[in-house]
Amino acid sequence: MNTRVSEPPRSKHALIAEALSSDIQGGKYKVGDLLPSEAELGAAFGVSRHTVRVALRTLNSLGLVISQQGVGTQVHKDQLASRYCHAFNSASDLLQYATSTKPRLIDTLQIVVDPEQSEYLGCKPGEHWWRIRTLRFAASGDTPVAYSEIHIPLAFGAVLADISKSKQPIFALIEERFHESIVEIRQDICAITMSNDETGHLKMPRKAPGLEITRRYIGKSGRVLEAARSVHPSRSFKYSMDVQLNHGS
Amino acid sequence: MNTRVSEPPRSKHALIAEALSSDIQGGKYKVGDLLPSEAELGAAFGVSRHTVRVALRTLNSLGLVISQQGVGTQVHKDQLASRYCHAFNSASDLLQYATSTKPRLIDTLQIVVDPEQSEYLGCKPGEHWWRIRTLRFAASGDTPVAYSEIHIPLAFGAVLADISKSKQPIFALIEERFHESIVEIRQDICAITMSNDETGHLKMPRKAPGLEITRRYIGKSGRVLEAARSVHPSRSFKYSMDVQLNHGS
DNA sequence: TTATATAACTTGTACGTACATCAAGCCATA
DNA sequence: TATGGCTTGATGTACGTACAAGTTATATAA
Repeated sequence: MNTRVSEPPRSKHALIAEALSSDIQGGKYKVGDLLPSEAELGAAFGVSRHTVRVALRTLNSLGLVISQQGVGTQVHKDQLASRYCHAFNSASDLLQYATSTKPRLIDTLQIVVDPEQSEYLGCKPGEHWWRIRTLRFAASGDTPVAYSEIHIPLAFGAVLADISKSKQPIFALIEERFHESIVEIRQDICAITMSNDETGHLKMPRKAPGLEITRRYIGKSGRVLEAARSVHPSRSFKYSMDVQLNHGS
Repeated sequence: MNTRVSEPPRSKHALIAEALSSDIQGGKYKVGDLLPSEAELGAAFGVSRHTVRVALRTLNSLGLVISQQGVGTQVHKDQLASRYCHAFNSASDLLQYATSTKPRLIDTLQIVVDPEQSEYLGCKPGEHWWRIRTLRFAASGDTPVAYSEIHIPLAFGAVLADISKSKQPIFALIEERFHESIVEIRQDICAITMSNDETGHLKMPRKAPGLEITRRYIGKSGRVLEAARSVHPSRSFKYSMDVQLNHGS
């Protein structure tokens, strides 16, 4: 029950977009369903296909539906887009320190994924992956600011040679060399007591607190293309973000 | 110098959009300038007005231009919008635990802002603010999951009575009662060694590691409307976020 | 059974036309 | 001078047509 008093939009495509939006949010079309074809919708609403396309474009920009040539228009979400948005110019902004610090390789190792890791890496146990360990140093100073364990599928091993040379983060190397595109990044942050191994690498006293950041880079197919776990000593690292109100509302 | 080797987009509107985008980023059309009319662009590129409109729609969704009926199409920015976006349905998603945990008030106190705090609170030293301390408990369990220190300007003291009753976060109460709107949230996350006061409240051993999250809620005028500092014991708290590629690109 | 070709259907692109709507400038009249 | 109405030119809406390109299911042939 929308109690808007102001004059409703009077253009046909706006009315159609509103009707379809209500149907989607009301559950008539569920997430994953295919909407009727543009021709059918045109006939149903008594308008031309062009007008239907303008209406569908509105829903598309709202993120409610996705159109694909040869297939149709699929319901993608059933609720309106979000109000607050944290935007990045590139995923590097997520990593922040990546641009201002220099990496140093510790070692690389082929591993066989065990059942515990398989959930973290989003693959089946028994698959072969690379494990890469690095330290990161601030531009000035010889005390490391991060210890990282990075996992990538065996197939992406070709990027290993570039890690030390390139200034780009590993996921960017994968995107470039293998024409994979990162669609989503899942990030978890928590405080931990560092292991003896980690305190040793980071030159910190035993049982010092650390900030653990794990990131998983998800490709178009839903597969994990890279998983990285970084540990930062508490004194040297702060994770900052700005969240702004969406101007579109 | 973009070294892309892959095939360029072959549709006319994509070519036109790319050409105009280059012109805008190259400075041929400056921010605030009016682009040639759709008819003129159509003549210049040798296409119909419809095709020009499709191209301009692309630039519009990229945020480079804004079209206005009766006026024309104006250059809005001269560089591309951001690529990755972390979206929230409400600012409550930032707080995460707020919905699933219950607060318990420790104490409230009027303070006079000292020079050190003034930077944090974005105000002048000597101003009077409230300091509110709370503990948060999970739905089941009597061990607290967060210790919080919240600062609000003295003028918003009326919300103090509602804190225990309402399930809403404090900034939402301020937005509601005082018709202030939050425009931006600045958040910092780092790992700390908890103080004895904090470990005592959280029933943790001394010098235990903790996750410190500070949030400042910025109003329309740029003023800090609320500042909150939360400390979470490491075992009970993880901060998760999903960052998705903008679908509009 | 398997692989290939075809057909049907979908959205994407591109052209055309016509009129509506809005903003701004011009000009004549009060 | 000031105000109203007119003209002009811009984008917005809406209809039409035609073909291109991608996907899927079916039919056919090996």
